[in-house]
Amino acid sequence: MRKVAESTVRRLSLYLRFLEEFEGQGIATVSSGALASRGSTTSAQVRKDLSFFGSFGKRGLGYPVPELAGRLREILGLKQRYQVGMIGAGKIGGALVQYRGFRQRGFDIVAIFDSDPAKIGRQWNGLTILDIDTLEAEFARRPIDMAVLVTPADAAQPVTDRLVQLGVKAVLNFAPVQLVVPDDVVVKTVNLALELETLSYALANR
Amino acid sequence: MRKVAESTVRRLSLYLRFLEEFEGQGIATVSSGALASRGSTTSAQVRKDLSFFGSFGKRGLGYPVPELAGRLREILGLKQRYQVGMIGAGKIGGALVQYRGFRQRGFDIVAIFDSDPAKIGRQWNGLTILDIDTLEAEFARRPIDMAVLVTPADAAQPVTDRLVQLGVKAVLNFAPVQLVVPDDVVVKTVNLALELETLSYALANR
DNA sequence: GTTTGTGAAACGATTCACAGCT
DNA sequence: AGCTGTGAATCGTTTCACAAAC
Repeated sequence: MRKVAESTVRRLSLYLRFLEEFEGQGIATVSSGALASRGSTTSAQVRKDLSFFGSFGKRGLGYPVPELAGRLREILGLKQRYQVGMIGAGKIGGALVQYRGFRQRGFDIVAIFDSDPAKIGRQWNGLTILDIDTLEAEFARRPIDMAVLVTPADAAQPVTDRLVQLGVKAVLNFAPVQLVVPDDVVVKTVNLALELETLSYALANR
Repeated sequence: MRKVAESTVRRLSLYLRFLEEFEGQGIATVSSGALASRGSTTSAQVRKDLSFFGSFGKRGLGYPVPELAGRLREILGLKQRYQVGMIGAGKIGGALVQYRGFRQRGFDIVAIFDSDPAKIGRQWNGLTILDIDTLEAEFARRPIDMAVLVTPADAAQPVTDRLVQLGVKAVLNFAPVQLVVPDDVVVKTVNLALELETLSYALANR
């Protein structure tokens, strides 16, 4: 089951969302073709993606909606909730703290850190912004599964090193830098300016 | 020059950032290997990426930093500034309006629209939030090159249809939906919950 | 001696097509 | 008859390796 492409994992997340919609409508089974058309892919792609993890369908019938949704949650590691620490209490951090999509999907932001004395001590969504200097002490009290990095570029790598030291194995990074981490730590970087540049490339090359 | 992979375009954006750093340090030439190590790729990848657009280097020497940066700006369509309209004045929109990275890279947010009467008329970063009902009238006065969509999921497709009607050719979408647009319109969707799910997949499968 | 530019080879992902189950 | 599961074929991307330029 090893070595599944990231593109496959992303599609599995999409399939899960569609399955949850079907579930809400009380639809009991769904074919690969139906899932495919909702996600602008092909039925063969859907079947191949699922086949990496087992065979969940019935030939001639399709896939049982609730069972497949459950299996996808298992595969994606969504049967548990995650404790998420946010590093940086700027604008983007503020938006993410209030973003319902995270909590809805099982990701609970349980701590916010910043280095700015003007921010430390303030309340955000019921959470007190903590001094980044107390990161190690906080971790001792309250383990954290994932970190969301929303610091300025130059603070990102040093704070990442501290997080790695503390045993964090997953980082969602919004700082526009390439973070260096050990092999057993997974980083996903979201670079918003870069997304806009792929759009301007597309506009310029038509 | 047609049909360059999106992965290639993303790397070109990264190379440009590194070149700008080198430029700031007054470095005159750079080798493919030096660019590669900054972006965690390989020198062959760098050379192949650039070769889609021409030959910019000197054998034995490397690439002239300012010239290559200029060519990349041209290729990426960054020699002009873009007028960006933001649709939705929620938390994420607020963060993006103040995000300096956009303006720095040539993307100017020039209008903000929302449907909530409590928000319409407020000032954000010097911009008045406009009634979404005046979208068409605003466009007549002030053309917009790109739209940033930060609406609730159910509003995303209808407003996209209106934007397409108005001639918008590029949309950066933060709503968790698959937008349907004509072939000549380019959409880039950023789905934050999905990014977290690729992390939880990685944690669950080790 | 160093580093580019690029065909060719290797690798990886998607699509095809069909046998096998329901 | 309908739809899955999956090898085989196809397509696309990355890496290799080396001749050509400096």
